Amino acid sequence: MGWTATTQATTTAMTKTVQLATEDVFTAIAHPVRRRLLDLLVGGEQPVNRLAMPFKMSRPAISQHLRILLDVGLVSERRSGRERRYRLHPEGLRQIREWLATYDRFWQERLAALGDHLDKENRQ
Amino acid sequence: MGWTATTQATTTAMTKTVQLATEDVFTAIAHPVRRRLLDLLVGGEQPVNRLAMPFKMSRPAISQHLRILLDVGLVSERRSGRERRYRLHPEGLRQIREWLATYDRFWQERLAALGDHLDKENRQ
DNA sequence: AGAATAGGTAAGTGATAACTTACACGTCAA
DNA sequence: TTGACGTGTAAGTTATCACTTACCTATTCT
Repeated sequence: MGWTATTQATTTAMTKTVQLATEDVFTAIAHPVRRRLLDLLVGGEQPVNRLAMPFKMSRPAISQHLRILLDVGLVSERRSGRERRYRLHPEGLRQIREWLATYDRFWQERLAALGDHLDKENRQ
Repeated sequence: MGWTATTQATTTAMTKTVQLATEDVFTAIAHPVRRRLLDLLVGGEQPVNRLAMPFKMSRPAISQHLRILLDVGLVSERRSGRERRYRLHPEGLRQIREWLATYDRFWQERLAALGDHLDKENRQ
C-alpha cells in the first residue's frame, strides 16, 4: 500500500494531508476493527474515547484506524471543544456495492441455468 | 491477520493443514489482483495459465492468490488432465452484501432526515 | 522412454500493517 | 496558572503479505 503526500489549501493556512494513494475502500474495510468502528458510528456521531471503549487495544491504535477510514472518506471528523467527533459517511461503500453487482448478475444467471436444467430433467 | 493450525483426519493418514482462522472474505477481496481474478472467472471456468495471462506477476504468485480465494470458498478447483480449472463461487460474497445492508438502512435514514429538513426549510 | 506442459509448494526477501509506548498540543476546570 | 482531559503523531517492533526463484509432481506428446 503506497502513500502519497498531497497539499491542501485553506483560507487561513496550509495544512499537510496524507492520503491513501489508492482510495482503497476495500482495504479500509478489510480490517475487522475498522468494520466494527463503522458499525459503532451507525449510532451517530461519536468522540474517539467512546469509539475506543469496546476495544482492548490502545487508544492510539484506534486513532490510527480512524485515520485510515478518514483517508478513504468513510468517516469525517468534527472538532467540538477538546473532543473530535467522528461521523459515518457510507457513500464510499457504493464502490463495493458496484463491484458486487457483477456477481449478482452472475449469480442470477447460474440460478437461471439451474432452473433450465431442472426443467429439462422434469420433462424427461 | 491471525493464522491457526488445524488438523484434518483422513482414512489413511493425518495431514496438517493451515487455514485462515477467520474465513475472511473481506480480506480475500481486499487485494486488487484477487478481485481481478474473480472478475476473470465471471467468464466461466478457467485454467491457471489463462488466469495468469493478464498479469505481469509470476505464475506462482497467481497460484498463491488463487489459494487464498480457494480457502475462503470463493472459487473451487477441478482437475482436468494436466490442467486445474478454477470456477467462481460467489456465494461467499453474500457475507459482504449482508454487512453492507446495515449502511443501506443508515443511508436511507439520512436521506429521509434530509428530506424532512428540506420540508421544514420550505415551510418557513 | 524422454521431453514438454501445467501448476503447486518451499524458502527466502523486502515492504508494510498493526500494534505499542512516549510525547506534544489544544481545551477545560480549579 | 496549573493540572487533567481528549486526542493526534513519532518512533520502534513484530508479524505477515506479496512477491521471487528453484524445485517437484502429474500429465500429455513424440
